[in-house]
Amino acid sequence: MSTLPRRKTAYHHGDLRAALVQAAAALLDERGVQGVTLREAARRAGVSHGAPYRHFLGREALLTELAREGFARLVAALDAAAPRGGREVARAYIHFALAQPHRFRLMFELAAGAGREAGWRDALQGTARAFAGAFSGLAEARDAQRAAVAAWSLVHGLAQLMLDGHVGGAVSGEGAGERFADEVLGALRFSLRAHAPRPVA
Amino acid sequence: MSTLPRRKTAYHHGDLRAALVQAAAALLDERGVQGVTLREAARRAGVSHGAPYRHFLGREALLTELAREGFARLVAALDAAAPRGGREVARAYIHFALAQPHRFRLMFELAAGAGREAGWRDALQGTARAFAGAFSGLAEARDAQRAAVAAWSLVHGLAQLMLDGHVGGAVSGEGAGERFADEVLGALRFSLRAHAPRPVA
DNA sequence: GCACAGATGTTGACAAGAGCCACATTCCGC
DNA sequence: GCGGAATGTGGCTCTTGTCAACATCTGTGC
Repeated sequence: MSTLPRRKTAYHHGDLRAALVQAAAALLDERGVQGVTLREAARRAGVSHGAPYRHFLGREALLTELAREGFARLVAALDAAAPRGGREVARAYIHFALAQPHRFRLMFELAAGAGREAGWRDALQGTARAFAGAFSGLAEARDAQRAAVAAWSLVHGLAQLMLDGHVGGAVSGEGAGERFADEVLGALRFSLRAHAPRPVA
Repeated sequence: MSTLPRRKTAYHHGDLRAALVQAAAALLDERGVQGVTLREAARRAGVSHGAPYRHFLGREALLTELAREGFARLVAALDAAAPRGGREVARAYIHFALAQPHRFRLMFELAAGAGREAGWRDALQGTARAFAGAFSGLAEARDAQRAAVAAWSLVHGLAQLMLDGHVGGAVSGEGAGERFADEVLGALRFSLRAHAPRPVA
């Protein structure tokens, strides 16, 4: 039943934790956050309903793992895009959100409640850093943080609204979201350049 | 038990539907979306756990009502702020989000899944219209929609990030969120003006 | 080799909620 | 007043989260 390479015997499981995370990730994709169930994940991993508690404190912890994993991937994607400029970072962000809507949603949902925990700080600061690096050059040093926040906000908001389908018919089709983001981002670019020379007190 | 004015007798209830919505709204505030339970709402309204089904198809429907109500209030707030300019619209948006985080979250969560239903279109288009009206003047007609989307995205994203506490320590204290939004919005304003090839009155 | 301690998995139980149904009560138009 | 339509009640099933007692496997020290 296990999709994992068995080590020696099929005794305990081999790597139940990873199997649970994988199953949960599949559930997240298929059914959304509310479809992620400890029992169903256990079922898919081929173990009893109590087994997951040997690896996670509870459902929340499993979801948290999914979110953490998501942030790691997002940051990796942003970092990979960074050398090609802020616009590509934005593209990568939008692409990530549109490609895995449930995961994206979960990440920020959970981050809200657990924003103070150490693990989260890393994930969020990683994301923030990616934006800061990509966009801070557009404004003077003292406005760098503001510029990064503005960029992040714009891209994040756009991603949300596109996910929710609010951004009208203007955005549809493969890659259209990213292209649309490009255009909007273009505006921001102007913005920050125009804004920089005359810092607001 | 009812906080409503009884009509004639304490027989059935008077207006259970409204009482349920009210109870659910309180639960949403107190415990977040997952804390909104049909049974608890029924309990607070002083009826049995089966009663709510006479007024709502199920939990989802009750949540939907909360979201719809939320959009109505949001649009009202935005419309009220509109005459005072786009910046005030943005302020109102941020204020709404920060004042009722759970409600705000719920609104967009549900809208995502039910984006195609008639009731939602109204709510969302109302919001979109408010932004369009407030910001389209900043760009030429052909860019009006884009300008509105950019403004909405920026404000929405900023609201989300502030809700989640990602926007660093820069934003804390009463009214700080709105002030911060002001600054960021200021940048957008520049942006749209710079983007429009020719100045727009 | 081997016994033991700890890790890992199983089972059974409990509480809570969603949803459904048959039945009871109340309202309202006639 | 009467009968049908609303509205509310209780009880039932199913699913899930969570816990605790018990079983099984593993690796370590001897």
